[in-house]
Amino acid sequence: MPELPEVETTRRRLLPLLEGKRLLEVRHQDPLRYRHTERARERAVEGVGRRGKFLLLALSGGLEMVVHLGMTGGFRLEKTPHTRAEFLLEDGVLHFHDPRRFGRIWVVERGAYGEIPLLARLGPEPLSPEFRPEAFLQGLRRSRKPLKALLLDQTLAAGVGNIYADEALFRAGLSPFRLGREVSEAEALRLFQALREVLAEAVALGGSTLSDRTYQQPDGLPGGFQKRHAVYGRAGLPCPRCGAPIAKGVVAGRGTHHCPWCQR
DNA sequence: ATAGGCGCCTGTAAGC
DNA sequence: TGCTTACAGGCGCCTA
Repeated sequence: MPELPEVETTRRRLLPLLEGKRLLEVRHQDPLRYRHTERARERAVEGVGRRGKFLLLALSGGLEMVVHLGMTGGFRLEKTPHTRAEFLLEDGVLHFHDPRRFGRIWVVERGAYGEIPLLARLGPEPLSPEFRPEAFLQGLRRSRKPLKALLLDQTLAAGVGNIYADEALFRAGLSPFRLGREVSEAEALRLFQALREVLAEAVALGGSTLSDRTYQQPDGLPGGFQKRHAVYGRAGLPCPRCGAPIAKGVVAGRGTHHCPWCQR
């Protein structure tokens, strides 16, 4: 699903298509999901940024378009049966594709995120220098939630979703069921490092495209990180480290994959 | 404070 | 074969 690496890949692909271009209009028939898009009419796109899983398009006149891809959202160069909105640009059309309609778009005054509470309280970017091991350790220790739930929370680190939470916990050798307040300092640091490594590798490979091909880049290219998944989507298959079958359970309502031998 | 469960959505896969 | 049911999950919301 679109998590930090997929959204970052999307941002990089959109950059040459959008930056410096004039947005004539955003067409759709769903004003509840795609809010205040009329404000974007005849605005220039001044920048294409990202915070966590949110895409942030800086628009002229001090406005900002915020896009969350939800589970199945993405931009495409071609119209699809699930095109939900069309971005009419001075030199072409960009299609917002979203079969399950969990994606959202807002146009707001730049930085005014009152309508988007999750964006307003987002934690640090895990690939930036603002992501500090001390604060991460404190955050884990303060909570009785399981580690998997803490990674999904967006408060300790922005942009982590189900795939990368499972993969980071595997690399750190930590069970997704372990409670935050029970981890040692060394374990917390392992998780901190593992998270950064997994996310950086996934960004370098263009994110993960699962077999349902839900996530694609705008030109239809798949990502490459799915080939490196050690546990996600591999229930019953051998652990790449020890060969034991990967187990599947539920944490925080999400399918959770781990190696019962390597992750304690 | 936090955990669990539901609802939103729709395509796909599994079960009968 | 054709139908029904389960499942995938990011996030908001409600309840205990």
